[in-house]
Amino acid sequence: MKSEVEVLIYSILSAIPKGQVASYGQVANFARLPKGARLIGRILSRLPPETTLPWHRVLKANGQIAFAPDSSAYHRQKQLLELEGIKVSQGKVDLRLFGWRD
DNA sequence: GGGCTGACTTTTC
DNA sequence: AGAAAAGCCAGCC
Repeated sequence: MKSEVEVLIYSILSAIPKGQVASYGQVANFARLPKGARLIGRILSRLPPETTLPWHRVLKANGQIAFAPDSSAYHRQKQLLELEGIKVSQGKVDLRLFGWRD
């Protein structure tokens, strides 16, 4: 049994349009948890490896990937992003891609 | 049931 | 402009 918040996060993630990205804060805000940015990360860290959710479209507020640039998770996410046409340079994406609004 | 944790954010120096 | 510190909140032990 998943908690309501967890399910909420899931639905929000799946609602992020392809080719765009959202920050943890944006997702948290969307989930009615304005101060719950870290919580999002916490939930995502618990995601099963076989998830189909676009977790890779979630970045930090400054456009950076949340992982260390030398970690395998970082490279994985970067690749997924570029597959969607999202350019990643210097570990960051174009801030204009944060156009996701509700 | 209490304390720790973290895929963050914002404010301050 | 770059670094440090303090909030924040549900989940996990």
